[in-house]
Amino acid sequence: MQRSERLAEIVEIVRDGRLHLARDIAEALEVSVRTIYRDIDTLVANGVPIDGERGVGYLLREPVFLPPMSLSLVELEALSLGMAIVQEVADEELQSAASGVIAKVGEHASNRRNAPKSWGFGLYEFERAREGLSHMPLLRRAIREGLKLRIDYLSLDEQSSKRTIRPLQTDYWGKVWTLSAWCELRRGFRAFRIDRIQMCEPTGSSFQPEAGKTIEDYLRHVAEQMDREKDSS
Amino acid sequence: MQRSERLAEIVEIVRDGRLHLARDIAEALEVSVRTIYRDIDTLVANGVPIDGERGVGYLLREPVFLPPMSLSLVELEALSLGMAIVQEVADEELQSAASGVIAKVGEHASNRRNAPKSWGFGLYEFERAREGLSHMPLLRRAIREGLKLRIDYLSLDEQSSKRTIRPLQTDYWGKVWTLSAWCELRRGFRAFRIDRIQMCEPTGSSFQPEAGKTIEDYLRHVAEQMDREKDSS
DNA sequence: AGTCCAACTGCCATTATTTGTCAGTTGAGT
DNA sequence: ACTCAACTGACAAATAATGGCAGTTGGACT
Repeated sequence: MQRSERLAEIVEIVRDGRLHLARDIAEALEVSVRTIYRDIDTLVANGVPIDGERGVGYLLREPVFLPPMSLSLVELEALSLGMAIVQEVADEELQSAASGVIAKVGEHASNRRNAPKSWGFGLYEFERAREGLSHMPLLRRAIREGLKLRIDYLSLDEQSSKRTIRPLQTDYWGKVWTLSAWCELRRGFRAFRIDRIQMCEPTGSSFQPEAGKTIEDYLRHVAEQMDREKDSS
Repeated sequence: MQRSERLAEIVEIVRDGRLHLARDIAEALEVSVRTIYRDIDTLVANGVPIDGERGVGYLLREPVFLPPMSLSLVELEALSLGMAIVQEVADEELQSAASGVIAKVGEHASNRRNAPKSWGFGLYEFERAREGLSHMPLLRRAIREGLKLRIDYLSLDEQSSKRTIRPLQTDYWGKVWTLSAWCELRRGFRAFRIDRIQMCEPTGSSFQPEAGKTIEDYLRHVAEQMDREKDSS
């Protein structure tokens, strides 16, 4: 195996976010431990965020993927259009993440002869979508980590309520963002407009995916409902 | 210089889309021609789309960028959200490009512990935006390459007209796509709704960026107009 | 058909890099 | 004080990369 291949392999191994010992990696790749130390050195020198702690092991600081990959010109356009839309449409966290992507990709894509971006877009349709998105980073974290949330919700007919929910998915509808969740108060799936969520905080307890209460169940439920509507019309 | 560095350098050099001779590359990187042949071999073996033609030189088949880069988890989400939106919102060419990006990125991002996508989105708001986008690939090509187009346009008040235009930029407005262009008929900037373009074909002649007729001029013009509106309100 | 060009190939001696071994040191936790 | 595992330096052995050379090949042009 080539050295460069091995470096990629090491990243693959470490990328699962668990702790790894140089000894184990060495064994897996059939090289000596010393070589692994050297390899990790060069990886770190090349910007891969691996943390080594003496007496502990190696850990990847943040989830990365770093495949050298090639995008076609159209794919590049799709990418930058998408990031531009996200910048307009989503909350600040995602927005700056999108900037990050553009920066990382653009840096390398820029020195082409002619790569004028072929699009732009109007802003006013999006302004509404940006309102009241301050909860989104927390919502995303809750979805990722399975945290139950307590929310104060003001429904469209101005009814206020407090609920404990299991956040499943945020949805973008062109004008507004909603949160699909399992509502423990109503014992059913509910979609909440994010701009109508008055307050939102972790309850401290978390949840596991549970049959009948997962996002897949919800999507199936919605699909069935749409079918019924079609039948009756 | 390390071999791996040199390989990256070669890609950088070849990426300008022009023709390159192994001799020149060798000189630039201060290695022998033989080495360059070997390097190109390994690049091709690694999937870099370099075409070598005997008696001619090397050419990069499609514009690529291939930096090994690392994205944070949020950046990954921004990326996939953006691509999902593009898939809903844009024409088939961009749509499949977006799929391509997702495939390339997702492949490497998948074996994380927990990376459920935290969002999805409703479709009905976007359906309108997808109508009548069959011209878009041609429009993008015209913008990139500076091709004049002849179009049949049906304005919103049902007035039909034929024009020769210099396409400058496509714009996404949340519900519809428009094309900003310099109209040679009206001698001014015009925005056309793409779903109202009945027919569209290259005239065969092309145009160079010309002072007063570029996209930057148009954007400045629009910005000034908006300022005036603010003043008068 | 012949000629030119530059990509390509195979071979081999030379040079550079990578590797393993070994004998340490360091820092954190127990 | 002890253990663990990351780290470091040195050196010889193994491996890979390189340059030079003498070809071959395919396309384009005359």
